[in-house]
Amino acid sequence: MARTGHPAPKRRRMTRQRRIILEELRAAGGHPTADELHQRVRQRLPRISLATVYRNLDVLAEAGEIVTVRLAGGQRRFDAVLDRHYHVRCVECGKVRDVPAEPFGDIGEAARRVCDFEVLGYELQIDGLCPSCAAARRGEQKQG
Amino acid sequence: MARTGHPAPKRRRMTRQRRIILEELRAAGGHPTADELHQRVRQRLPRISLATVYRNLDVLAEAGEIVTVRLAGGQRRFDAVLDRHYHVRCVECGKVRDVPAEPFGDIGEAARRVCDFEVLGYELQIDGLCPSCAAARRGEQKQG
DNA sequence: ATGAGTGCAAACCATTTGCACACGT
DNA sequence: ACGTGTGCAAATGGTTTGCACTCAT
Repeated sequence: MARTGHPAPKRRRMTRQRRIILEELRAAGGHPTADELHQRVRQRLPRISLATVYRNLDVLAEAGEIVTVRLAGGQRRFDAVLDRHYHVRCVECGKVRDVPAEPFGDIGEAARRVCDFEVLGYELQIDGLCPSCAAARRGEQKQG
Repeated sequence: MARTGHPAPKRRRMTRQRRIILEELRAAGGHPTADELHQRVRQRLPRISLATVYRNLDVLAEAGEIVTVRLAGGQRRFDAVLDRHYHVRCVECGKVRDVPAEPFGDIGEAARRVCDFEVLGYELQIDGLCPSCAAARRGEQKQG
């Protein structure tokens, strides 16, 4: 008997739902939440359920086709861009934007150096105010 | 009339609950969840509710007395250590450990350089396997 | 044909909130 | 006294799951 630590990966089927979820995530471009993506996909598959969207996002992430981004502020977000990059999130409006990874140096390297964990990955989240919310806040202060 | 953008901060009272929550977080040392802390505090205040723990942790964080750590893997965690440092989390058992910040360079600096957001803060989370889970996994593979 | 995938509704679980009362200032 | 803080229970909201059915392979 084959007693492997990791059970054999299931053979995945490319259902219409799965394909369209992936297409729409790529088309959406940003970092939609499952719910936002659900709205979008519904325009093409009106009967698709939110649960199916979640299930497929998990499968796609496991397959390495997409990346799930767990930022503060509640919901998970999903990203079809696979290149290493980080995220800034506006604490006011929740807007998320990519930032390039290079200026931060080799974080994985540094991580491996400072701890005895077997480093598998890492996530850098930057919190701040987007230009428009920053401007709005300054306006408020002036008139206050 | 005083029309400030930010309403006057409330005068906070140092209730027994608030003081003991802070004491227990400091005594606990690690990165307990609200629930774990609730268990601890209950030994001294048997009737305290989880809601009160949450409320006070929010207040204490806002006052800068503690830091809330939002890592992947469900619950928020809380930290009484205020010095800048990052966190490694074992993806297997959920254990969280501190890592020093120096080897990573000035992430805030880099963040400000690469985006037009007004950077307020950032959080680096490293995912990996703690030594014992890594060992366990290797053992499994060998015998599998 | 067969088991992965689906829609639906209900379950889950961390966190939050409404309310009437209690207590720190 | 005043209004912040508390306990309790119920609500919330993102995510997951059980089930019977459907469909890709």
